Amino acid sequence: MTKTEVISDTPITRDQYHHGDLHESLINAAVQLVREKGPDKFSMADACKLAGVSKAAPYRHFSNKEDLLLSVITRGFELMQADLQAASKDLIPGSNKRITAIGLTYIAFAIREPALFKLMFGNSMSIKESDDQIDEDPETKLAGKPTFQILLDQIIARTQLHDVKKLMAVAFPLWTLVHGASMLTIDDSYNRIYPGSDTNQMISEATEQLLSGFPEPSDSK
Amino acid sequence: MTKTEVISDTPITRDQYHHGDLHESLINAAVQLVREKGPDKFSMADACKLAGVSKAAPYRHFSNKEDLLLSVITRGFELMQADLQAASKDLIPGSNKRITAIGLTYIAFAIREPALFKLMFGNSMSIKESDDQIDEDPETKLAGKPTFQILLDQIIARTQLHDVKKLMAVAFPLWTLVHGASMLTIDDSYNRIYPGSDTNQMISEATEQLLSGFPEPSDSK
DNA sequence: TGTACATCAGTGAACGCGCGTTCACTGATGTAC
DNA sequence: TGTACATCAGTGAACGCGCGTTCACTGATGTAC
Repeated sequence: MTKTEVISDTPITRDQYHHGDLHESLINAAVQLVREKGPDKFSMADACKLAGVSKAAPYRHFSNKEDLLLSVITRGFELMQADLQAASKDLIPGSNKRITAIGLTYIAFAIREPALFKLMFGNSMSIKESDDQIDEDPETKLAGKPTFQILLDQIIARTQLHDVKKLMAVAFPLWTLVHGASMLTIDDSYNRIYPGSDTNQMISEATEQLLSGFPEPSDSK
Repeated sequence: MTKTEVISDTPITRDQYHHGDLHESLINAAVQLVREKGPDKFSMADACKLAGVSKAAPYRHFSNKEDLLLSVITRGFELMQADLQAASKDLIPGSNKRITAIGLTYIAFAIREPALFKLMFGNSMSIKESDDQIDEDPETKLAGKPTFQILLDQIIARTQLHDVKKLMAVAFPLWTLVHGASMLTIDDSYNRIYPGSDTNQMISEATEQLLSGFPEPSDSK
């Protein structure tokens, strides 16, 4: 973290042949470029410029462009996870308030980081990229799991369910709702149809409706 | 040889100098290519090959690549609209069944046409594409409205509401839910977290919960 | 009906560009002795 | 402590490629007379 900040704050004035931590710097550069230009417009060449190295240097650290972007995805989930944890940790476990806070923070993250968000969730190539495509990187495939676990823990606290299938039957619709709201917001779809709605309010109410089958935990200690 | 191959692969076997309806052919070619390769990998050159014309020909009909893709978006919404109408027209207006059918058909469309779906909803450039970007094409901006209207009509039938704001407060969460389900399905996100869930079932139930504040219309005639 | 001509759809070549990746190299670092 | 050497991170040039778009043109069409 400290290392990350130092290097990313250092605008590429390098006086040594060796970089220091090019691996980390390239990820930071890639994150920044994805933010600025979007996942599609991101290029290795730009990342090299931003990190202050030659165009061939990244290939000591990443096997190719996709490999670097996978690290960006992982970073994205780490950032989102930190947000969700921070926003909800002080609230009563399993309460409407806490679960709603997680959802609204999820949406807020998407709004603040639309490019990262789209990359994080758009990475599965249901439309084939290349013919010789093997299975996706298994590590990245699981990058979102700890993030989802934050919601899941609260659903467990709320419902006292332990059967995974039943848990998912509660968690998935809530996730679906906030994910949909994130997408429709960052794509400006809500505003095209009817501008000025209080979507946060809508999502909060819908969340409570979806949870209404399970009583809120009593505050008694 | 290469050229012969390309042309023989092409459904359009042209023996005349003029094409006939290149405008329409290019849209069809673009739709097909977006389907096959995804919106990002689509190229004008490919569309020309598929339509059997030179690389310069499209510029008689479309001002640039984006212009052609806007037509693809419009086409996409037309296809979706037809699906939604067909799937629900025989069901009781405002009923759970009819509103759910619209939602599930929306998701089914996304699964059948993931590339079109992503293009249709990913077109707003919240991440800027170019600096000199003017406002988005106003016609395309509204391409989704008639599609949304299909849902809205049913919400009106169900709730008897006529205040737009209140209507949207019902319609938006439903839309959000099925849009989220579409995205999470085509990005394979559900399966990464927990494979094998019956998401259609989940969405149906959630839809009914969100509608539970409004009684189903009586079947009496 | 026949002809001159304007119109304009489609051509072929070229443009400039940026891209991902490779390769033989060079310079710095750290370690064995 | 000093030195030879292995290691390997980063370089600079080059590769092949595909892309969107332009331009002066050419061929077909339709219309005015």
